[in-house]
Amino acid sequence: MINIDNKSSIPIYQQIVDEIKEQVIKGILQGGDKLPSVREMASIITANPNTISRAYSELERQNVIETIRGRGTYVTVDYKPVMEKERLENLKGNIKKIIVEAKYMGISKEKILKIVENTYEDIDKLNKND
Amino acid sequence: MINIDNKSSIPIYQQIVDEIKEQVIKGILQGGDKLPSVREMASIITANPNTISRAYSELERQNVIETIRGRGTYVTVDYKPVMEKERLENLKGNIKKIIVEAKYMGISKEKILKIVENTYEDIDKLNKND
Amino acid sequence: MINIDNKSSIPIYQQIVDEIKEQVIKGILQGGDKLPSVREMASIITANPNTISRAYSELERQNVIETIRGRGTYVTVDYKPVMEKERLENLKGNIKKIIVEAKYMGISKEKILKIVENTYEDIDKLNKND
Amino acid sequence: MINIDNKSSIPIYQQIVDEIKEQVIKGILQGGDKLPSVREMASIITANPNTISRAYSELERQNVIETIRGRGTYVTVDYKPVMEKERLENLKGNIKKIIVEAKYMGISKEKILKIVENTYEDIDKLNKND
DNA sequence: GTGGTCTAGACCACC
DNA sequence: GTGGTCTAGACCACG
Repeated sequence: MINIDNKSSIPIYQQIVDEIKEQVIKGILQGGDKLPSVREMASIITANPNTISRAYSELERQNVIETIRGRGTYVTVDYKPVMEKERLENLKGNIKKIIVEAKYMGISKEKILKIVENTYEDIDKLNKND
Repeated sequence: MINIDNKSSIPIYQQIVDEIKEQVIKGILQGGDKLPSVREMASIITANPNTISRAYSELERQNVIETIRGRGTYVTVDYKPVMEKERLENLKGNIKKIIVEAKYMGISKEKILKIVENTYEDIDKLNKND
Repeated sequence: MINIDNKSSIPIYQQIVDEIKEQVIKGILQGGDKLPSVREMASIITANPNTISRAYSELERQNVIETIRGRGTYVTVDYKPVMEKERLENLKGNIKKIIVEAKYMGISKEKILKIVENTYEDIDKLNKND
Repeated sequence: MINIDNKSSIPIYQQIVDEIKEQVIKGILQGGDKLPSVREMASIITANPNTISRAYSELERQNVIETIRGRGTYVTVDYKPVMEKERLENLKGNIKKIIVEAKYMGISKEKILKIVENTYEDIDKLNKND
């Protein structure tokens, strides 16, 4: 379920964070779902338990998952979006970078908007099919 | 002209690359324009010359600038967009991540499309005003 | 009556200890009152009996409750404050940490004293209303 | 300068975080001051570099210190207190626990207020003597 | 069984 | 030189 690219320059723990957040957003993982234990996950993606632990810690800090001592790790049920100003600025910065990159590749505004729209809808579609 | 955030987790050389690409796209830097020498640039932004050197190398690799030995470094004149498949995939991956993040912040599809469109146009506007 | 937060990083047994001590101090639980048996309490707060057991042991160690074999567990009647040096040092250490945290949040001395005073009086008020 | 109690149940990384925050609040460490490198600090307090690293990461997350790649770690200059609601609730909860504990030790309201006030002023005094 | 912490030692990117 | 990441293996508290 979780794809890790060991060659990527993106840290493994970060890839795990991204993947799980994506699955939660897509509805593949739902509030209350149990995640594999640190050790299980470590063996699934053949990484070190510490690495998984770090990913889970980060997800917990972001309020995406919750840890219950001795029980395991679960997707947060009552997730409420927090839109801090700083986070929004950060997002806009990332968007700018992407558009600069897109322009360098000769992609038109229409094309990029189309890609964004499609991506957004792909995620939504998954949610409706639950 | 070039803004560097020493505290950012993004490498300085990468920040330089991004800034220069952005300025070229915006038309602030134009084909044939001369860039400061490695040492000049280093003193301008108070960074290590090695760091500038690495940024210039990267920009050269991406065909954004070219170095003429004994003369200096110039913005490439005959830039032609290269849309390699790999690069496009990479871009789409980045877009997906941004949208996941946006959804986590509770931003609607319309809002995100608006932001993308505005960003795109902001860059275009600069170009027309040259 | 007893609120447990399974998600908290504070051990459940510790939360039970804290809650019961608080209720005794507030006068909600009084000397001689019978506490639920380990199993009852376990089912009340849906926790593992071992966890309750551990909490009760800790409370007994602190002389807050006492267990009479075959009868049950009772709030200690003749509670006399013990102010060991070590315990006082520990308390002062905790106060220091709180004040450091408060200063980091920009809370003034007056404000923090006010909070402390209010908290102290809230607990007292409950006692007088018995 | 930094006192670590290896026997304490408080994690070493947490002790480091607490100590450094305290020193910053007291003015012993000031904005812009350089902290020992991860390896230096590790050898100073004879702990593992990873442990220091974790402490520094946490401090950075709390905006107490800043890391500049390849340079080192510095105390944040422009610290601005952030008083989120959640953090304030957390603080109040801790205060309640301390007061419950104090009452159990037979400490009067006046005594506890005195201790709080003294602690607060001790910290301030250090600041003025810089 | 669960996750949390720590050590030891390694490699890497960055400056 | 700096910090960041990862692995391997260990111990512990908690439930």
